[in-house]
Formats: sequence, C-alpha cells, structure tokens
Amino acid sequence: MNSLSYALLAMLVRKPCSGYELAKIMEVFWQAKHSQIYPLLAKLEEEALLTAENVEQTGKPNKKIYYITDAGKEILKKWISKAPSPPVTRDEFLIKAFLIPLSDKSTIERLFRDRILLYETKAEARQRKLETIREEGHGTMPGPEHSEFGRYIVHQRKLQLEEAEIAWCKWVLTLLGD
Amino acid sequence: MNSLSYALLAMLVRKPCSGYELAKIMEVFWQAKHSQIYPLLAKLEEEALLTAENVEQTGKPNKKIYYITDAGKEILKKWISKAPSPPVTRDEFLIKAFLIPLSDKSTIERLFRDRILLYETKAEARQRKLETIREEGHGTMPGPEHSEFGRYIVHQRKLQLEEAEIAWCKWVLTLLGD
DNA sequence: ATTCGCATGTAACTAGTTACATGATTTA
DNA sequence: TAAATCATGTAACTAGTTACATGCGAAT
Repeated sequence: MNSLSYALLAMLVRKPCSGYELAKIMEVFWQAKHSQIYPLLAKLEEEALLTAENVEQTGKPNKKIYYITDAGKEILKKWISKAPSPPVTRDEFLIKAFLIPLSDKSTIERLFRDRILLYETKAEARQRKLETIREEGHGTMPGPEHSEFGRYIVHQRKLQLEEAEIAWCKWVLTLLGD
Repeated sequence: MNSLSYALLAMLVRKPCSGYELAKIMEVFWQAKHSQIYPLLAKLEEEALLTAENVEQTGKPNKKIYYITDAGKEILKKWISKAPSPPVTRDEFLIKAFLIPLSDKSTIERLFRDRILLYETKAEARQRKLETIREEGHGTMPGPEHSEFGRYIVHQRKLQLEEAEIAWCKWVLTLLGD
C-alpha cells in the first residue's frame, strides 16, 4: 500500500469510477499516469479492497467501473489517523527563478509572463470547478457534514495556491522593473 | 540531463559546494537524497560540467568541493529559456483532508493542528533565512542585479506558501466548529 | 485529413527512496 | 551513553514516465 493506492481508494469513496476517469480526477490529489493506475487498480481488486464491474458501451470502448469494498474503507479509516508523509514539490520553474542573475531580462520576463498565463488558466478552471460544486449542493459551499466538503476545501486550497503564484510572479516582474 | 542535474548546477553557480552541503540546500528547489546526488555529481564531473577538489579536514571526514565549469554555465543558460516542465506536488495530507467526511472530528482536528504546527515551524525557519539574506547584503532585500536576488525571491515564495497553508488549515478548523 | 476523446493495457526505462557501510567528534 | 553532525559512497528496491499497442466516433 503506497500513497497512490490510498489516493485511488479515497476517490472511489466519493463515487465508483473507471480507471480512465480516475486518471483525470486524481490530478488534484496525486498526479499519476494511466500506466501506473491500471495495474494498481488490478492489484487492489486482487486484495479485495475494490470490486470491478464491466460496462459495455456502444460507440465507445467498454469500461471497468471500480467500487470500494468495506475492507477498502476500513483500511482508509485506519490510514487517516496516521501522520501523513511530508509533501513533495518539484518545480523546474523555481530553479529557473533562482537563476535570474545568470540570464537576460527579456528571457526572464517571458518566463514569468508565461507562468502567469498558465496559472491564470488554472485558476479560472478552478473557479468554475468550485462554482460547480456549489451548484450541485444548495448553491452555497458544502458544510463539514456534507460528503463533498473534503473535495470543496481541497479545490479551495488549490485556488489559493494558484492565485498566490500569480501574485508572486507579478511582484517579481515589478522588481525587475517593467 | 534531468531536472536534478540542472538544480545541482544552479546551486553551484552561487557557490562551490560539497555533495553533503548540496543535499541540504537543495531541499528548497528540488528535494533529493544524498544517494541520488553523489552519483549524479560524479556523472556531471565526467561530462566536464563540474570540477572537483578534494579538501582534507581534521576532526571531520574529508570532503569534495564541486565547482561549475564554463561548459556547465553555458548549458544552464540555454536551459533557462526553454519552457519549464510542469510542477509536481504530491501531498498525502490533501488526500486525508479530502476524506474528512469518512473520519471523526477529533482525528481530523488533530491532523489539522499537527499540520499547523509543522508549517509554523517551517515559516519561522524561513523568516530567519530571509533575515539572514537581508543581513548579508545592505540590510534590505537584494535587488534584481544582485547575485542573491533569485535565492531571496524563491525563499519569499516558499514563505508565502507556508503562511497560506497555515491560514487555510485554520479556516478549515473554524468550519469544523471549534 | 488529422487531431481529440474515449478506453485499457504492457514493456522498457528513468527517477527517487531505503537500507547498508564506515567512522571520528561533539552535544545532550 | 546515546544521538546528532559531518562526510561519501553503493545496492536493492519502489515509484513514476515514456513509449508501444489498439480502435472507433466525433469534431476541426
């Protein structure tokens, strides 16, 4: 059981998903490619933490929907109370930002402007996602007893992060003297 | 040449370092264990992007100081202008936050309180680091022409991130109803 | 015509972690 | 006397990425 296994189980608590769907929604919690996800799902099924159902489709390829089992939920509950492993962030952009004195102004400005555009796009998508969660509920954010509470606050956190990134990039650009 | 190679070269632009020293300061830019760093440094030396000098010490084990070469600097300069690979964050805590509805209040509160303590410690250390950089210069933050500018703004960004994490955790705790 | 979305999987590789190995000096 | 700091390295493993493989339908 590694972090990705727990992340997959966690996503399936909310609703049953196919591997393809998981690969997309996992992005927020634990980035992973489908080539890592599919074999792990098979392994978790073998361990009876998940069950699978084949769904035949017309016009589209068939899919396998995974459901979390009671055993899977039990393992998740026990895991929550253990200390989380320290977060890992790896960002090439930071290394490049560190190297500002080595490069020329136009290159650096392009680097930062591209970063702002990237994060503005991310932040807008995030706003829409949050709006969607609010609409699915009563129009306001889900409370702590609601099943979507965890999802909402995590997306909220990501939005905060994205907006802070934009603000920081703009601050650096003003320091560089626009 | 992978991201870690560039990160190592970048650290050595600022000042020559031993592998041991690099393992510590790299934390901010690209987390890596010494077992990954030492062999890579040897490889970069083989490729003539670094040169090494053996320094004999008394009372402490001898060390190898690495210096970046002109070829190393050239490779770095070319790399800066290329689009950075997308940032990767993997954080078990987020999965656990997502699972709030599955767990009980006391467990969740402990989880968030521990997180706050962790990030408060990190933020305090970061404040001291920034203060040190300011003191090394003229007492104010280094300007964009200064060699420590890149280092300063990156630590500043990390501080921002740490403070935002604390604020978010506190917000979640109030939602849970203290 | 070509790219995108849907959908699942494996093979080969690279990146990163944990554990093993050594050993003196300082601090709690 | 136990643990931490300094210091470098290798071996064995796990985690993660890229590339290979297939194929239909819809949109551009």
